[in-house]
Amino acid sequence: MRRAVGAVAPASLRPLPWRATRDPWAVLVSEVMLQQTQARRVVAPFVAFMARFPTPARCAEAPLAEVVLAWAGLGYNRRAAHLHGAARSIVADHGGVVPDRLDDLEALPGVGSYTARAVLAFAYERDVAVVDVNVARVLARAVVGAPLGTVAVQTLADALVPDGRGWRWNQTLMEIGATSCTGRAPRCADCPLGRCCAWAGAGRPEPDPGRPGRRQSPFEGSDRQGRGRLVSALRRGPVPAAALAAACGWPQDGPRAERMACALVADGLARRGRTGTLRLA
DNA sequence: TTCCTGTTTG
DNA sequence: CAAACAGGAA
Repeated sequence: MRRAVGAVAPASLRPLPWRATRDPWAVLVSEVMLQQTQARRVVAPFVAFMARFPTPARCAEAPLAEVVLAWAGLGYNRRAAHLHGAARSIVADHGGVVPDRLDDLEALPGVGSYTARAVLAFAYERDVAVVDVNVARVLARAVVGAPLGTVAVQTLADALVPDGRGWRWNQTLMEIGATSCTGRAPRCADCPLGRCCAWAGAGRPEPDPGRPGRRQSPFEGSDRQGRGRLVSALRRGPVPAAALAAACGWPQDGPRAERMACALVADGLARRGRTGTLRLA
């Protein structure tokens, strides 16, 4: 079932196994794996996974445990479960064929905008833009010289895909983002874009448009920071009720610390003693 | 918007 | 070693 169209990867692209196939199932599997791990680490598990589950049907008929087993070394086992669910949906709802429409793909568990477009571009060779954070960064630096919102990036990226050469275009953009145009410490000297890049051409002025403007979530003072501190304290031993606020790092905010304690209990991570002392469950 | 989660990195 | 990362889900 696997076709080997274009089995030889173009010279400027690293010869990764998923670049030597247009089998949509193989592409889907590789993209889900690549969501969480760098290409180098994905190669071996990908080859083994495809040998064990060469089609959606073979994956769907296997128990989830087998799929998780084949996922060893990749982490994020929840995504293995999503892929298994996707395989079952492909068999149940699409005759065992990976769908080739954006909305059908996005309806599969674990498949969002990025992965859906990757399947369309890399398996079905459709001229859609595949936008991950790396591509967004390359476009922000090279084309615009300014940060771009999610919608603006997708619109721009779609407009740039050259007719009939979407596969190569998308692969190349992602390759540049992974090798030269990295998030931190971009290696402009080695970049094939050279002086075509708006940002490099302007002398790499600050702020770097490729650096995400919005931090992940302000960690300082967040619930997560307090929760982390509280769990750390609990690892060292039980925390009396009177010490909760200090343990969270909010000595002046007892109610907030109390909410964190309740959250930990609700999550099954901790339990309260008779006097309100909190300890690990 | 926020959370998830193993790996990478500064 | 804490924090950033990265798509997807809730």
